[in-house]
Amino acid sequence: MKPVVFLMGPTCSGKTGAAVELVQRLPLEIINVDSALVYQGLDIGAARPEPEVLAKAPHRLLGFLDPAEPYSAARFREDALREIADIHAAGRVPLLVGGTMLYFKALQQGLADLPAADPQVRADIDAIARVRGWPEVHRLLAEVDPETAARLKPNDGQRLQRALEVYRISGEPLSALHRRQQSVALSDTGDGGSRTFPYTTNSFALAPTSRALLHERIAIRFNTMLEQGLVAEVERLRQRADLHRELPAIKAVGYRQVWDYLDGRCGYEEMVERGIIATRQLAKRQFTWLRGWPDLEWFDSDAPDLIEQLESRLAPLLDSVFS
RNA sequence: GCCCGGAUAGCUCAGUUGGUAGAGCAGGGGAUUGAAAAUCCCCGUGUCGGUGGUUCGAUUCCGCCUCCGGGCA
Repeated sequence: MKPVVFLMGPTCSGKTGAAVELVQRLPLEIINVDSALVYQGLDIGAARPEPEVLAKAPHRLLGFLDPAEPYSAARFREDALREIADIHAAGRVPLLVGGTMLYFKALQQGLADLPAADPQVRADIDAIARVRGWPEVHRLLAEVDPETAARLKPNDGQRLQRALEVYRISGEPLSALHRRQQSVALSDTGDGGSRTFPYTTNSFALAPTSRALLHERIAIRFNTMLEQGLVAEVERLRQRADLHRELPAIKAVGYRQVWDYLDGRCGYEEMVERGIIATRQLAKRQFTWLRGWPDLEWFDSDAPDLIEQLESRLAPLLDSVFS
């Protein structure tokens, strides 16, 4: 089986820099695995590499989507599988780089065969929640899908909405559809169907050795983003009448806080503080994913010879492809 | 110098009619199947500013001291 390489890590750990170095030394090609960087116009706040860098180290699935559009783990999986096949066909190995751990998981483990999101159904459920609260949605879900309702908290609006949406569209409970996915996986014939991942995965994580150090860097980087014109970038987005603070792109860390500041919901200092806090909290959630990730090899992002370490670890994996 | 407020968790504060205290935020841990940079769950011992006194017992009442606001000189 052909190899793919996952380069994961919390925000601000230097993943992009390392990847850019690696593709210049080895026959690798980068695929972005970051839910904010898929959007056009999210540059400074999403830490999109500069054009000069991208010229040396092209990224696939980067900045190709309009910020008004929702994206999803399922779409990412389709897009990434296509790019992986394309890169292999060109005789290179895909280097998937990013911090959106659900996307990595969806890609590798697959997803159940579920209906796509439906804005009208979601609006209907939102209306119920607005009037009666999410616990009422939880009760409604319990009537049609007690198993999923038992698994979800009465306040987990997003998941409750999704579970009820799946039932209303498909007429089947989410729990049943999940069970079907599992039986498919068990009986999988290895024909490369949509729910399997026919590649050898090599997972690497990059992180600083101390949380305090990461927190320090996060604060510095957020301030740097502001100096580079993050507020002006968000002002540009706000000129579009179809963008608003409920969209996934605008809910991204940094964008949400600057948007609220420009709405007058908080002062400048408070916006800076909240932006930094939100970034720290993102990093914490990413660590939770990483700790549970199977067969993960950790690298100290501050090792002076980090690139050499990664290079010597990756080179043998690549040799097998071209022999 | 005088008068009035404050001083309690990393921060902002509540509270104890005297029996050693709890919210929000921060922080930590966890969950995560078409929004995931999203969404949600769990975790609270801290010389209650210092020091004397009253009391069986003081963070709480009283005196003095220190510091921070505001006012008057």
